[in-house]
Amino acid sequence: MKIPIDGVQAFVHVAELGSFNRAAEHLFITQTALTRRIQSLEAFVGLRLLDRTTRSTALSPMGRDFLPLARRIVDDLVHGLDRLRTSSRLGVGDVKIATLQSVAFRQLPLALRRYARKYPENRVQLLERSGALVTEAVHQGQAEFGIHIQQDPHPDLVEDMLMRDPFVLVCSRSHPAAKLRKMTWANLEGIDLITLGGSSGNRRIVETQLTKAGLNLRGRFVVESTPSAIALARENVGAAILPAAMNATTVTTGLIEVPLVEPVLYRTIALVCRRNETLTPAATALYAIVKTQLSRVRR
Amino acid sequence: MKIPIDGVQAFVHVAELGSFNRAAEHLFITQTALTRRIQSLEAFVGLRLLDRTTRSTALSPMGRDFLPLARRIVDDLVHGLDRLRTSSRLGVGDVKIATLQSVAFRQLPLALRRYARKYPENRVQLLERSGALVTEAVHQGQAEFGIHIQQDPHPDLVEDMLMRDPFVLVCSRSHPAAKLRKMTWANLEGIDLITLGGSSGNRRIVETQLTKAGLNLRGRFVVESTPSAIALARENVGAAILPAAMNATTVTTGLIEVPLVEPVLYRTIALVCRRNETLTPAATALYAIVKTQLSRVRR
DNA sequence: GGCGATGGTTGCGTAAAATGCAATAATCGC
DNA sequence: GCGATTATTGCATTTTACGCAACCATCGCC
Repeated sequence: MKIPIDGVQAFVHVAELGSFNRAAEHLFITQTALTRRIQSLEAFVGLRLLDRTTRSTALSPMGRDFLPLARRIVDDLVHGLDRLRTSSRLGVGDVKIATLQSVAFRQLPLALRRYARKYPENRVQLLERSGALVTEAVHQGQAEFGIHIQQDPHPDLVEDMLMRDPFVLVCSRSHPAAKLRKMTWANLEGIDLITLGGSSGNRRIVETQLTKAGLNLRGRFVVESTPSAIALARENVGAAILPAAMNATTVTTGLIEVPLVEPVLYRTIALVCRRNETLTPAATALYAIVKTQLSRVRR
Repeated sequence: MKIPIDGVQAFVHVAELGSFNRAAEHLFITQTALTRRIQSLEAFVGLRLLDRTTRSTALSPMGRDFLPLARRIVDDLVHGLDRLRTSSRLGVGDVKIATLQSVAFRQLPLALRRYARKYPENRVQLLERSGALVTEAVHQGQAEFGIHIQQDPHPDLVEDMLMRDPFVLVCSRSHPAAKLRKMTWANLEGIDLITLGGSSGNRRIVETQLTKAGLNLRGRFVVESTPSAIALARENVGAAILPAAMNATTVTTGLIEVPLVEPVLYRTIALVCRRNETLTPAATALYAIVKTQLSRVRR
C-alpha cells in the first residue's frame, strides 16, 4: 500500500495550473506520466478528484476539499527536504559549541572570523565554560562539540587533540624572575603566585604539580579567569602560572614569559564531541576550521 | 528527482520506535527494505538523519530538527488520503442541494428519511428556492445538485427527468367546480383563481397557458407558496391551480382535486447538476435515493 | 576472552512500478 | 466538417523497490 505522493503532487499542480500539459511541463515529465499519476491517486482513494473533459480540467467537489491539505503537504515536503539539502550542501545552520573561556577570547576569534567570512548566514553561539563544564555541556547535548582540556576519556565522547600547551610563568619586567631563561617548579618556592582557581581545569593540573614539587602553597592570589591573572601580574603583585597559549598578552602588555621546566607541564586542548553522532553540516564546517586553525597556533 | 516519501515515513517510524526492526514491522516490510529507504532519503538530502551503530539508533541533530515536520507531513498525508478513501467507500460527507420549496415539504422528506437511515453520519442542507433560483444555485455551485422544473437546457448543466406533474384545480367541496370530473382551461372563465406568483416556476407555466386560453386574467389571489394557496382554497375564496403532486393536501384537508384538461398541462420536475462534474459520494448516494423515490411517486 | 545473540548493511536476482512514444479519442473554434 | 488542442491507452523499456541470504559490528554473558 504505497503512498501515492507523486499523484498528490501532480494533483496540486494540475489544480493550480488548470491543465495537464502545463502541469507536466512544470514537473518535467510527459503528460502521459502525469495522467497516470492522477489515475493512480484516484484509484488509491477511490474517487475522482479532477473532472476533466478533453478540453478543460476542473476540480471535483472532493478535489476542492482536498486541495488545501494536499497543497500544504506537498509544500512542506518539498521545502523541508530542500532545506535539508541546501544545509548539507552549504553548511547552513546555527551552531552551538562549548569552549573554555580562555580559548574563547584568545584563539577562537580568528577561527570564528574565518568561519563567518565563509558562511555569512550562519550563527554561532559560544557557551563559555570552565573545566569539566565544557565536557558536560557537550555530553548533555547543549553544545554540538566542545573545546576542553583533555581528560579521562568518557565512553560516550570522542576527543580530538588540538595542541599541547605548556605552562609558563608570566610576570612583569621588574619581577625577580623576569631575567631567568627558565624556571623549575621547585624554584617557585618563595615567589608570590597568581593561580587560577574556581572550577578551572588548569587549576587541577597546576595544583597537582605544585604539590608534587613539594610546594603545598596554593597561589597567593587565586583568580577565576586568565584576564584577571594577567592584570594582577601587570601590577607586579606576583607571578602568574598560565598556559603559554595565552602569551599574546606578553606582547601587548609588556609582560615577561618564563618557561617552567622540570618537568614541562602541559595542558592538552582537545575538541570533544559525542560518539556516534553526526554533526550538522554547519558544525562540521566550524569543527574543521577550528581544528586547522588552533592546531597551527604557534607553541 | 523523485520525492522520497517512503524514506520520510520510514524515518519517522524509526525515530519514534528507536529501532529499524520494529519500524520495519510496523510498515510491513523487511528490515532490509527499511534500511534502503533511509539510505535513499539520506542520499537525497545529502546528510545523515539517523546515527546508528550496530546496537542502537538515535537521531542526529539534523534529524531532530527535521522530525516534527516529517511527522506532520506523514500524518497529514496518511490521514488525508484515508479520509478520502473512507468517504469514497461509505459515501460519507455533507451534501448541499437546492430544491423547489414545494418538493422540499412534500416529496423530499421521505427520501431524506431513507437517506438518513442509510447514512446516519451525513448531514444534508436544503436550499429552498423557487423557480429559476434552484437552477442558479446549482449553476453557481452553491448546491451539488438541484430539483427544479425542467426548462431550456443550459449548456453547463445536465438534467435528469424525475416526473411529469399535471396541473389540477384544487377547491373546497362546496366550490361550484368540485362536482366536475374534469375542467378545461377555457372553462375557468369567471372562476376566482388562486395562483402562485413571485418567482415561482409554476407561475410562468400557468400564466402562459391562461393567456393561450384567452383568459388574460391573472389569478384573483396570487400567493407565493403552495401552503398558502391551499389554505386559501380551504377557505373557499377561490380555486387554486396547483401541481397534482401536491395532492396529499386533498386527503388531509378535505379539498377536491379536479384535473385540468385541453390541454393537460405538466410541469416537469428534474434533477439538475453541473455537466462534467463528479458529485461527492454523499451527493451521489442522495441523488440515487431521490431519483428512485421521486420517480415512483404516484401520479 | 571467546561466543552467541542482536541489529544494521550489502550483493544480487526478481518483481513491480513508472515512464515515454506512438496511436487514439474527444472536443473546441473556425 | 476540419484542424488544433487536450486527455487517454497499448506497448516496450527503463527504473526502482523488494526480499533473501550472507555479512559485519557490537553487546552481554559465561
